[in-house]
Amino acid sequence: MSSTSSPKNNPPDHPQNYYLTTPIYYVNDAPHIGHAYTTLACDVMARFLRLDGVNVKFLTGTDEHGQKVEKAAIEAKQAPQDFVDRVSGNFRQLGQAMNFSNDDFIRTTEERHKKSVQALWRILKEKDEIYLDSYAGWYSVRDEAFYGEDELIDGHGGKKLAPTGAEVEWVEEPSYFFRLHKWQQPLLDFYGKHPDFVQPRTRMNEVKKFVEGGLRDLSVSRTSFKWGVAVPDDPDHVMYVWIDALTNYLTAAGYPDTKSQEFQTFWPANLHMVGKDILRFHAVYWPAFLMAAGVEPPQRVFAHGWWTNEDEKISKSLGNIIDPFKLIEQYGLDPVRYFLLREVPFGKDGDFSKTAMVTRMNSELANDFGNLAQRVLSMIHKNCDAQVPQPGAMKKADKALIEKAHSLLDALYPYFQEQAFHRVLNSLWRVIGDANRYTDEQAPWALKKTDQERMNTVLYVLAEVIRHLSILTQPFMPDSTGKLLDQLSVATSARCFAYLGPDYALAAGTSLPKPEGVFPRYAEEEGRESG
RNA sequence: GGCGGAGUAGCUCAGUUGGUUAGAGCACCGGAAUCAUAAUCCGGGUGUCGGCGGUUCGAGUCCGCCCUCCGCUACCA
Repeated sequence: MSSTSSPKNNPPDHPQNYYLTTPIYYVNDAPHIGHAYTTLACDVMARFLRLDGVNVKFLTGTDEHGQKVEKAAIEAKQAPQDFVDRVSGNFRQLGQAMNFSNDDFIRTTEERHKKSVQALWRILKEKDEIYLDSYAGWYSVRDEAFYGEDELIDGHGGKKLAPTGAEVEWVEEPSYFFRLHKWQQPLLDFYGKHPDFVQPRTRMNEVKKFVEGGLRDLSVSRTSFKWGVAVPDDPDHVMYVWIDALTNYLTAAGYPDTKSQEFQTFWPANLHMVGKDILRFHAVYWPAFLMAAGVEPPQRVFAHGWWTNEDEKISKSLGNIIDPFKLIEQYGLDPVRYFLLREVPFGKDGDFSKTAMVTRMNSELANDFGNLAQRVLSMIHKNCDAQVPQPGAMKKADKALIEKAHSLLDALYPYFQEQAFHRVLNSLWRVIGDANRYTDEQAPWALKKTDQERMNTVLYVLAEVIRHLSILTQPFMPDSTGKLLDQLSVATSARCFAYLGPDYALAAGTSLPKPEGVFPRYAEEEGRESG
């Protein structure tokens, strides 16, 4: 972005460029809280880095191939392409509703992607990393899945059944395979050199153990359906999910043009954010594909946890899927964004409950932060002629509070570096608590009658602290903090981290608009229960 | 079964390399204040730190055994 960041705001371990991705979401699903959560985490990360002056590329998108999509399109009586054009829009809408700031939205049905995957395939084929064989196994038509011999259970009359109870049949089809097994040791070496490759740490252990247990070659093509990227020089095959889907990260960086500015700037990706269910694909298959193709693997894969709904596992059959659009409608966007990253240590599973949502929203947003801003800005509006007051000499308590605001950014860096969003918010709210305490101790409403200059100083200190808190909270709640900064008459161009600290402090005499609450309390509506 | 993680106040959890009377938030009770979105601030906990044993001057923090819960153990994204 700009070169105005001071060295202090750009420590040496901060990269100049940062490429982060969400998984591409399978269009067959309706957007749910899990999608919103993954992308939100990336959005907050991306916004933080941009405010810090980093050149960010933030990618999300949709996965649009596969047998299920093909079937769903037939059921919807649409051509597959028309079908995916329609449903992929649901995920763009989610992005709008959640105020996501992704720089690109990739779809696997786009030309650029087909070109990219086919280029990767050709390289793997030339290097003999892919070979043609046949895939055989026990297949359940009902489950649309293969099962291992040891998973099967005995049914009536010697019939074999899937663990789900469905009948299985022995199926053989030709398939290309990726020589995954030969990458076992290179992967282990890679993990050894990059112990933080997978986060949280316990997930790294799982991945390592999995690889240590030995790897089987991976089936990477299918002949049983057509809706996919064609395998080069073999029209009977389309690519199976792994190579197709994972390669989206390369495509968006400009692959196969590895000499391009885009690719040189952004590859290898700094962070792939994923749900824990697809960790293995990202932490094992993906780096193996890349190493085999001679492309550098990404720097980090973060596997976050799952949400439950009122302590119940979320599932379609239970009908308790959490609709992010409804959440936003009910509680407002920023409270939802705040809740999702505050309620649960990032990386762990968490529970969504109405009482927890309302408690966080009312006590931490409305009472702690919202009310702090409102009480301070109201006093300034009424007692300081609606202008930033002129501070007098600073006392010890004033300096102590201001200093806490000034040192916040440095305290937040390490938390952002490890995606510990809950700790970031915790640190910010500690200063909010300090500011509320300071307000009570200094009692500017009493100073109004006894010492106006001192009152001005106290209110100035508080306004300056609120400026810092607002700037730093922007990644989480861009709308609300934007309104707060409007109320402090901070120019939109002066809201990045380079403007933190005393050099760009509020100027006395700046006129301020009439303050309005930005974090409403949630009041239960009588006689209305929403599901 | 194998490997890994976790069991700390009513609830959710912090507790660095072992060291003064084990902490935070929420909830609950009492008080102060009245600038503010009836918001804020202060005070209040006798918790077998899962159980047993061990190492140590000293263990929630190290070692051993046991109990309980959770995750991973390959082709549904």
